[in-house]
Amino acid sequence: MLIRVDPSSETPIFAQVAASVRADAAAGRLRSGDRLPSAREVAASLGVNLHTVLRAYQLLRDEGLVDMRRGRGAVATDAVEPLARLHHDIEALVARARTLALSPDALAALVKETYR
Amino acid sequence: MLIRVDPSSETPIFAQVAASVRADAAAGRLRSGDRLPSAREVAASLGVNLHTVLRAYQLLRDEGLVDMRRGRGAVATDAVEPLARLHHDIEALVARARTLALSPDALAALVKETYR
DNA sequence: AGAACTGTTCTAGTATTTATAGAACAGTTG
DNA sequence: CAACTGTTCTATAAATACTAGAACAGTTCT
Repeated sequence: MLIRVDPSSETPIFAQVAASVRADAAAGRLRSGDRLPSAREVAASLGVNLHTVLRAYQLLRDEGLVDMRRGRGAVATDAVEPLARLHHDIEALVARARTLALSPDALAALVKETYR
Repeated sequence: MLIRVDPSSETPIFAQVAASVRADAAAGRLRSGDRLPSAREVAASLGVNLHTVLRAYQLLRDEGLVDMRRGRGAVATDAVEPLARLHHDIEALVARARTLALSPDALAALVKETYR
């Protein structure tokens, strides 16, 4: 599992880390039972603080996507499987948005607003 | 045009205001040429600062969704029409996400990450 | 048992972002 | 001219994001 982050983005680092994990789950690269890299590893490889990565992991735990225990690490739950079923729909939507030159932030905000 | 905001939300007010306008455009309630309520009106009715509303309007201007001129106000551009064409796709995606008990923030972040 | 790993919790400080407030300015409309 | 519009400016307070270091408490493997 590779976690990517864009330092120049306005999106908070912790949110980007969580988003990266979710995207891996949706793409099928992270399956139920898979273990995420340790927070200390991720922090070191990204050059960010341990607490920043842990905040992302705790967010994912709050969403039910991972189980966390000390000593054991963070492990993907069954809840990641449904994400994969959304993958095609999301890619289709993104493809259409791209042809309209709509910004990622605007599309994301639109989806979020529609979800309320 | 009615602009709604949820004070208990973690999303910044200016972002919610912009999202509300985009949602109206996507739903066809705001069409090209329509004038948005003045920033001072919106600020007064929401009980927030004028600058907060203006920041939202300027964000929409940066996205090309509205034209702004002093004295004249903010007017929706042709760019709002394509949003309406995404409406069905977004609603379908949101409907599926709802059955999966996925949080709005998580879905929005997933869409944004997929868009990169 | 012991060593090496894991997340958890705590205090602390700095930088950035958000939101507020008020005033003055400069176009547009009636 | 009067009343409206967004624009620009300075200022301040509050919340959030990020970093830093240390200690703690489970798990895994040798």
